[in-house]
Parts: sequence; structure tokens; C-alpha cells
Amino acid sequence: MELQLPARPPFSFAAVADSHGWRQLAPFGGDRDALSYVLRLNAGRVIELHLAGAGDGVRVAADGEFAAAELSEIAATVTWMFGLDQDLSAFYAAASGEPKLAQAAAGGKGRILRSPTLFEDVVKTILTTNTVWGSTKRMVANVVGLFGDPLPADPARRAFPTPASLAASDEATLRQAARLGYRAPAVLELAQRVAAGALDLEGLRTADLPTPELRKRLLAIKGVGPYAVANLLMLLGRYDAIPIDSWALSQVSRGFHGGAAIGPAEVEAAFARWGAWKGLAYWFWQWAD
DNA sequence: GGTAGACCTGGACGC
DNA sequence: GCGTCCAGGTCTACC
Repeated sequence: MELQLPARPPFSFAAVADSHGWRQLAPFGGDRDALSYVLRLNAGRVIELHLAGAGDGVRVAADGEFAAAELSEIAATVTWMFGLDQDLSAFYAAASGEPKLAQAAAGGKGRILRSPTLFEDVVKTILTTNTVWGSTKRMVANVVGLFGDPLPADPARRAFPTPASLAASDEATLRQAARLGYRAPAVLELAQRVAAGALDLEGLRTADLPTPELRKRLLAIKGVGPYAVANLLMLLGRYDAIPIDSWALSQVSRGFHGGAAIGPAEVEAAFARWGAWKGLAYWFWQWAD
């Protein structure tokens, strides 16, 4: 099976793949020019998608035969993951006079790689907090390996777990076997609420909510604080928030304050002039190093 | 509203 | 090989 999915130009497959570290997390595989992703379709079938750039869009390939409904689901999933229908022309127009953002427009940067579900993105975001990237990769790999459905052609590879699969686990297993540590209760509670229908996380992807209300709902999730909510808002296409972590403080300190100690307010102030686009301006800013 | 301390893991470091 | 220290956001208790 092969699909060609068009994107609103400008588009760069490698730029989306490199937009942040998500492609290094299971069940992604491959490199910036050719990604793979083990996807569990809604009906439970587990497949491996092979994704690559093709002109102004994405080429999707997978082994096997697919029904029309499955093809439609795959197309919608990849369109969401790569933000193919996003219109960032206003951001490029705003950034046109800024040398530090010149490479963004020229390189087709602006889209941020997403997971197929907001559930997966929330879990992964929680697993990025208060730890180093190597631990995040390990924790995500553990969760996928322990609770994901296997790919029939290669059972060692698995899809990201469903909320029900994680909800059926327990805190001790998540703490010790998956090595989530103190994050285990947060991930378990999230999975249980989504699996029970108490939290419609996927509905938030397309909800026509003002950003402050969306922020409020995401902040209500255990384990999601100011940094995590800003990261999730970026993934949801709301760019008026900056995910301020220790790296952001370090970069803004060096780039705007000569290395002096700063706090979140200084990061916000440094990008305030970009308004609704300040998150993207920060994300794709060309830092000295 | 602001602040301090606990939470947990794994890497770096010293012995 | 072992023990100690530290970095990394969020949560809770307290002022």
C-alpha cells in the first residue's frame, strides 16, 4: 500500500522530523529522511508505517492490503502527525524581517511532529519532565515494550499502548518495571481517566476552546505543570505559550542577558513581541550554538 | 501569591 | 565496585 499526502507549502519532511526529539521515541524509528512508526489502528490491527518526503507532502507505505476505512484512518493520522493542513503563512510573514528566524521560513520549518493521539503526547511529555533525555527514551521504550500491542511481522516492535492497556497495569509495575519512578501514579491516573471516558483527551485536539480554557484543562492533568502544558499547547497548534525548561532559561540567559541568571518572566519578555507566534519564534530561533 | 522541600532515576565523580 | 552528589519539572505544605 502506498499513499501520497499533500501538505500546504512550504513543507519539509526533514524539518518536521527534526522539529524536536519525538522521532527518537518509540514507536518511531528511522531517521530524519525516512521515519517508521508502529501504529495500532482503531480496530486493533497493528501495522508499520514507512514515512518519507515526496515533493510537497508525505509518502506513506505499509505492507499488506487495507480496506477503504483503514486507508482513510491512516491518511488522517499521518495528516495530524505532520500537521499537513496547517497554514503558517502568518508566522512566516511575521518572521520575515527577523534574521534569527530567516532559516525557519527558508527551511520550511514551523510544523512540530506529533504523535497520533494526544494521549501518547501527554504521556511522553510527562516522561520528559524532571529527567534527562536518555531517561525519557528509556521510559518510553519500557512503556511501549511492556504494554504495546506487537507488530505481527516483528513482535519485538510494538505500538504505543492504549489507555486501556496502561490502565490495566498498576503503579508498582509502572514504577519498577517501566522505571517511571514517581511519575507512575500520574501516568496511571491519566490512562484510567481516559479509558473510563472521564477525560476526553482526543476531543481536545479539535476543540474550539480559547487557549486559556484549553490550558486550564491540560493543567488539571496530574503531572502536567507550566512547562508540560506549554509543550502540549504547541503540539496542539496553540503557539502563544513557551515551554520554559532549564534549556530555555540557559539559552535566553546567554542570548539576551549576557549569561546572567534569569527566570521564566525574562523568557516570556524576550519573545513577547511575537504575540500569538511567540512559541514558534522561540522554538525555531537560531541560537548561537 | 510566593517559596521550600520532596519526589525518582541515572550519570558523573571520587575513593 | 561502592557511595555521594547533582540535574531535571511538578506537587504539596506552609507562610
